[in-house]
Amino acid sequence: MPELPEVETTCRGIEPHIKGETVKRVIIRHPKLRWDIPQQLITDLPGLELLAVQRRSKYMLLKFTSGKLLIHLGMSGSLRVLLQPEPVLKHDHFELVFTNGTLLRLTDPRRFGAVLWQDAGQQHPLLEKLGPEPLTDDFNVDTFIRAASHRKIAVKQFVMDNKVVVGVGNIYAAEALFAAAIHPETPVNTISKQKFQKLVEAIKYILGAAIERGGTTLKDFVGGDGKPGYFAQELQVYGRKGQTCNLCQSALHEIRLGQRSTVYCPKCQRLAKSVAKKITKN
DNA sequence: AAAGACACCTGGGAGC
DNA sequence: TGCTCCCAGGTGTCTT
Repeated sequence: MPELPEVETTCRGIEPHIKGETVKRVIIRHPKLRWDIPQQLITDLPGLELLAVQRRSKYMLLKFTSGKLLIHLGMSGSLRVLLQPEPVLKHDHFELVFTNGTLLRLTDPRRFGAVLWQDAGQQHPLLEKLGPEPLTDDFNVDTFIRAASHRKIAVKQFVMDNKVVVGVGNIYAAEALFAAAIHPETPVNTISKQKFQKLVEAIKYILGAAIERGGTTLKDFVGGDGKPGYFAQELQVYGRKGQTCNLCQSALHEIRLGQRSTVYCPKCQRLAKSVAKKITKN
């Protein structure tokens, strides 16, 4: 479900309601997420004040004096603030109860998400090898090109690699490549600096625009305030297989790259002929 | 070192 | 209506 804009939207949605509040109780209803939710949270968190809600990649970091609670939404997770109790549903697995009665509830049907703990002053192993944040200056054409040297994977898989840049998932990878007019199968070592520059700008622009619209709602995503996102209305290629390109009216194609569906416009996102030959040969 | 396959899990939709 | 199959927004880990 959530890519970076959805996670950022969630952070912004929940922080005003819970920042400065003190944890009263931790409820673990189903500890089996991608990793087990640490049981000691039940005894360790109560009494602590939530200092801030931060984000690194698609991890939400709830900051306390003694460390940070890491929350990842996986494919199907959502995190909501409840100002008053609501009935507990089947996939409500984890909950923070604050002394003012506010609840922070994690729902995750597929349970690919995670709730983990990172002690103050320590770096959780999952955060160690992450690449730059796409919306900062650390992510730019130079770092991008450096990461691409000695590699020949398809550019779509490249931009979805967390070591290259974090937070670009299947939706926004497809959208950014369309915006930059790059065919998703293009080997990264054949892309010019100018094209890379366009791609960097496209990633920054699209993620920023999606955050402004509150994320992309597919199926049932809601931000921390329970409101849907509106970026889905602006998707140019993702989920539009067979429909016409908004720029040239060609029918959009779908291929699979790294076991992920990939939609693109065969006319706006052309492969160089020499490159196309190489790819079809293999 | 890089690339590819697979794993985790549930629910929804398509097709029969 | 009901069954089976395939697909889905992520990403760590294992195998080539």
